[in-house]
Amino acid sequence: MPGMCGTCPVRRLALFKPLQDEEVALTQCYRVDARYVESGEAIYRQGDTGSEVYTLYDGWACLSQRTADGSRQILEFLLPGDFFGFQPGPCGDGRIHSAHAITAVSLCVFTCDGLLEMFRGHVDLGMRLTWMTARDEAIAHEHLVSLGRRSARERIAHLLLELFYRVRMRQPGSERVSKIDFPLTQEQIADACGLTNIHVNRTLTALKNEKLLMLKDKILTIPDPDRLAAAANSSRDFAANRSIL
Amino acid sequence: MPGMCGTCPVRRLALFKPLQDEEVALTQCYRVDARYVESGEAIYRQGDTGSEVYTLYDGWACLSQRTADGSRQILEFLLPGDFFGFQPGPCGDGRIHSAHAITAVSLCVFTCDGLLEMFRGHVDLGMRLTWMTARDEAIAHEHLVSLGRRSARERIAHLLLELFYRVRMRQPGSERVSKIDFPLTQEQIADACGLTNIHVNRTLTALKNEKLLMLKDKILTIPDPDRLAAAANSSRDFAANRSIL
DNA sequence: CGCGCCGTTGAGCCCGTTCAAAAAGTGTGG
DNA sequence: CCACACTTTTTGAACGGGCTCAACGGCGCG
Repeated sequence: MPGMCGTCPVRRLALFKPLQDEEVALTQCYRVDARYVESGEAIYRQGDTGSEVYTLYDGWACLSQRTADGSRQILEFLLPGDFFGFQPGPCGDGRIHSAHAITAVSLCVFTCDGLLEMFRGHVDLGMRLTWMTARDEAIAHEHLVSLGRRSARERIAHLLLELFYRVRMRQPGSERVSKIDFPLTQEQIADACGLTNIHVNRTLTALKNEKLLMLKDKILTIPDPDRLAAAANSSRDFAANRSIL
Repeated sequence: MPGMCGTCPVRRLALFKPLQDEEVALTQCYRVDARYVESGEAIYRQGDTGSEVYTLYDGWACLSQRTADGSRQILEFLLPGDFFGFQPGPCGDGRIHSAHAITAVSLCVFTCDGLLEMFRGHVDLGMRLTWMTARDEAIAHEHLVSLGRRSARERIAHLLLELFYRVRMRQPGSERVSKIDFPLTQEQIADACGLTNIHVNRTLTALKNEKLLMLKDKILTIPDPDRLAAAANSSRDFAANRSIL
């Protein structure tokens, strides 16, 4: 469970990174809650009217949206330190997407109003939020390229590489590690890549057979990220774009 | 060509909306240029190192990205008043996508540094930028749902509806108008929807035959938006979500 | 008139889907 | 420890939406 913001281990990546210690103490006043959500449960749902915003403290989560006919598209995977729940338009309109815990998850909860209040005193905080939102948009854009212009094989390779780098970057000093914890089911990969779980299975099996990656017991191993990147038909050099992951 | 910011007709929708008149005068100091770009020309390209940011003053533009094998995905269409060019990470890194003029286009150009400078004095401006970025992200998310989970017919219906509402909203007092100027080629629709121009042609012909829309001489007519929305398998009620368009 | 761009139409193929079923975990309670 | 239910992964067979390749028509423009 999250403790005091002053000792927060994810602050290095989080919204409140630019603040000085005494300023972090201030955020305590606006943090309304620390919350634990079970694996598979919703944090909020499409249509809900809450205006809370969140920093993911521990675990994996995702944002998703459903079409009128009920099929699901995963918009974004969330890792520790990621900020989410901020919406365009007046705070208090209905949520435009859902957020679900993938693993069991710990959250820091803030009110949207409190966030705006904090901005008045700390311009850097506002800049940081804008950057993080722009980063999310850049990741969304990369996914758009995947869904629009890449084959199933390329999409899956690309998603796994993205998550590989994002997870690894959160573990300081692990630049050469080739294994990460990877809790996603094949169905979740499918819903993110715009494919069926069946086709994900076949394609993943093919990638494993070619030794481009290993995935077993929720552990993902990528022996040669550059080789996998070549199979991903990437538009961008992941290693060179760490800042946006 | 854009004139003085104080008399700017797109300010109603633009980044600088929250400013008082005397503050708008200040933005003049940071606006480095007004620029005209010919139809089809690039405003900036993937990989470029410029750190300018832009408000589209007149015309249509788009953001796009290319995969390693050269195919193009359009990420977003830009209409008058839209702000673009802001990137995550330190200003000055290479552009992660390209921006092209679709029609002839007029731009207001600012430096990224100037923008940050303005934020120090005007917190509302920072909030406004964050909101606009979050709005762009929401549109990108909606496109992700299209590319991932909708059929060609639904994608095209959805895109045309989105643009219809976005354009119409920019013309105050035109809530009941059913025609808009629509300069896109079928190939541009294809690159936005993740389809081939050929299949866009066939699908568009089908939608026209069903009288769900008319498209001729760069004029798009949607006689009954609700009926088209039903064909779009929409995840959200467009009319109810004007704020994010 | 000739050229390029854009839109249109036809035929055949392939990637990814659908439907179906079985095998392999995973957690729960007796 | 096993029986049971449930989720996740795996495999097979057939279908189909959208792609590829190819050709033609219309329109604006030099």
